[in-house]
Parts: sequence; structure tokens; C-alpha cells
Amino acid sequence: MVQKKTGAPLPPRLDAPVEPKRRGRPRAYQPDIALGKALDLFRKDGFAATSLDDLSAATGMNRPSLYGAFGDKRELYIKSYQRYRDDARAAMVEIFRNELPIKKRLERIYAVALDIYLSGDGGPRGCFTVMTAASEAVFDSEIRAMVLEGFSELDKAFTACFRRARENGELPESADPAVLAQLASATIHTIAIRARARVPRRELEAIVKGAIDVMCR
Amino acid sequence: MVQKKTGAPLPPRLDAPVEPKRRGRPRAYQPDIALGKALDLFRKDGFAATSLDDLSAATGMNRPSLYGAFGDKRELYIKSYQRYRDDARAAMVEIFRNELPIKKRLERIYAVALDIYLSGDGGPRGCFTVMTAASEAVFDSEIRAMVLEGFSELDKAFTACFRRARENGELPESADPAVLAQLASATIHTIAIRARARVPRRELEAIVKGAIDVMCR
DNA sequence: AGGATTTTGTTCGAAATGGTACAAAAAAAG
DNA sequence: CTTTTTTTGTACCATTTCGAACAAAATCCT
Repeated sequence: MVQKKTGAPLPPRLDAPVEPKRRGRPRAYQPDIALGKALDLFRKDGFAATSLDDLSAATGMNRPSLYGAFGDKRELYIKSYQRYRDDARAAMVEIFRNELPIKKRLERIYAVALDIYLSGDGGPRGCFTVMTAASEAVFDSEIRAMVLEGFSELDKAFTACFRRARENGELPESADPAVLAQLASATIHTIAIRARARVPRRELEAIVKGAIDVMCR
Repeated sequence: MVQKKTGAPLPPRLDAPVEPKRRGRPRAYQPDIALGKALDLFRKDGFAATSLDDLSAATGMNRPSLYGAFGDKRELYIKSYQRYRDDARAAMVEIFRNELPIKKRLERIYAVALDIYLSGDGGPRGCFTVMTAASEAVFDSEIRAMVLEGFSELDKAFTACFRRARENGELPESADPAVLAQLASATIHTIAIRARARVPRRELEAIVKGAIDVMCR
């Protein structure tokens, strides 16, 4: 049960404090990599359809190690979701902050979103937030809170975007940033859902283009 | 294992041909009712998290009967989905055809959609098409085809709506019915997803209102 | 009444699932 | 070298799950 590394071993990061030598038997896995593999699986099949055996095979960790490192299946799911959000935020944050014209900025945001939603070996993986909302969020309040946080964060980021655009005179004074943001989020949600049904990228891009035209009219 | 009826026994429908007396032991269940219960369960928990035992308990049919009547779990899911679509279409079709002003028509469409998405004993059940897209559609081509059909049907219905509105002079000539329809569908999708995360109806109605204002601007 | 037909309900079984116990292994500390 | 600490990997357990077999039951047909 050996974990396959994805590429060359990471150089020791200088910013992270070198961890004091751990005592017992060394880990045979890298938690970061394992969590990434778990996330991939959960995104592909969802919580219920992913077994611990599947996760064990994907991470290269046997079940007890998995349990020791991340807790039970639900905890692993939650940690996977947090990882997903961190990754997605990292991919988006610069674009949101950017000072490009509003249309260009939106185009780039949706392009990155499509990259995330359409990636995956065995088929498009969609948006993990949306998929979690559809499945686990109803009956698990902790997971639901994270999902709502995800929606809210996106709404707020779009709102800030549109507000700045209005201040720059790119949008009429009558434009309501919050309303436009919800439309922008709705467009994110619809392409995430449709991506999961294997709607080709071309069509999703057309939807995005139309939505941008209406929002920035 | 006796099926509980929901209300008074249905009067024999006059339009349906009285079925010729069946030969063997009579069924202890009504297929329509059982399918409705199965649909309720699938909508609540999704395909993977719903067991045949759950379905057996909910329908009042034991597993062999369930199997004999609807086939295996996947077939039952497909039949449940078809039932869902039929019901949803029945609830919507008159409104889409209606000759109300476009804004009023959209308001009523979304009100009915919210009724569907927010109903459910144990929590909001969301849109079955969206939930199926998020889960089963990726790896099951037959189910995916149904989901795509569902998206397409909604897009087309909205398109026809907006086209008529434009012809009536309710929208400017420059309005693109197909683009507006995709925004309208996106709004359906976003409220379906958010409903599943227990976003209160008030907020969903606010999203709808904002979207209508922008689309019918 | 008796055979034919269809559904029911009990029962079985094989596989999968989530989780745990425990000894062996690998390293640091003394 | 011995002890301590931590992780690994095998084995196990209880439960759930899907499916099928089969006799009993209920109805129709002759």
C-alpha cells in the first residue's frame, strides 16, 4: 500500500517551519496528496457512492491509516470540501481583484470556473459546492453551513465586482450590484449543473457569453 | 406489508379503459401511489443513499414485489424521474401557455417552481432534474439523456415565452429570447440548488424578483 | 371443484460497507 | 541496545445491501 506521488518530490518549503522530527514510524503518505485524491473521488462519485475501500485505493492508504489521519468518512468529506474551496479560491481571487474591464473580468472568471468544472479523468466533475448542496447539505447542518458560506462568498465577490464597475462608470447608476451578482452566481450554478450532464464546453461558453451581455448591458 | 393510501380511494376514471380483469392474485398496492412514494424517497436522499429496504418500507411493497413491478433500483429511479417530469410539466404547462404579461407569467412560473422545490416533510427536496444531473447523469447515458431533455424542454419553454413577449412589444426588439431563456433557466437552477441548502423562501423570492427585473428590463 | 395464473411474503445467500483490534514494523529517545 | 512512540497492514466484526428462490395465498377460468 504505497502512495504514488504525482510528480517530483516537493522541495521543502521555506516559509513553512521545518517540522520537529516526528517520533514513531514515519508516514508512508503525504496528507496533502492523499486529501487531493480523496477530493477527486468525492467529486467524481459523491459522498454516498464513494466507499472507504475506494478511498483507500485512491489515496494509497489503508483504511486504518485513513481513519487515523482524517477521521471517519464524513470528516474526510468535510476536509476534502475545505480543500476544494481553498483551491477554488486560490484560482479565483486574483481575477476578482483584477482591474480589468468588467466584461473581461467576468470572462476570465467563467473560464476558470469551466476549467474546474470540466476537469476530471472519468468525466466532468462539476462544482463540489453545488453537488454537496444537492446531496448532503439538507440533513447535515455543519456541511450545510459550509455550503451556504460558499454561496455567500461567491455572491459577495461578484457584488464587489459589479459595484466597482458601477463606480468606474462601466455600468449605469441604476444597476444593482447585488442583483447582478445573484445572476452571475446563477450562471455559475447553471454551467456547473450542465457540465455535470456533459453539455459540451462550447455550449457552456455560449451561455456565459449571453449572460455577460445581459448583465453588462 | 400493506400500502397506506394517501386519501379516499380514487373514483374509477372514466377516460381510462376499465382494465380487463387480471388473472392471478390481485395486487396489494397501487402502482401509481407506490411510484409516488419512491419518487419522494429518491428526491429526499438521492439514488445512492436510498436502499431497496427504504423503498420497500416507503411503498409498502416488499422487495420482490417492488422488483417485479418496477425492475431493479435503477429502473425504479428512471420511472420515478419520468413521473417527476410528468408532474412538473403538468404543474407548469398552463402557466407557460398563459397570455399574462411576461413579468406576471414569470412570477407565477417561479412561484410554482418554489412550491415544488421547497415541499417535503423532512426538508426541501429541490429539483429532481438538477439533483440527478449532479449525481447519476455523468456515468449513466440513459439517465443523462433524460436530464438533458429536461434542461432543453425548460430552455425551449422559456424561449417561447420571451419570443412571444417580444412580439407583443413587451420586450425591445434587441432582446434575444434564447439568451433570456438561459438566464431564466439559470435562475431556476440557482433557486433549486439554494433551496436544497435550506435558503429560506424569502431569499429565493428576492433572487427571483431581481432576475425578473433584469430579464424584462 | 380443480387447474392455471399471478402476487405475496418469508427466507436465504453472497457481497459490500464502515469501522475496529492488534501485532508487526520503523523510527526517535534514553 | 532497549524503551517509547507512532504508523502500518492484516484480520476481523456487525450491519447493510441487492438480489433470488420458493412455498403459500388469492384470484380467474373451465
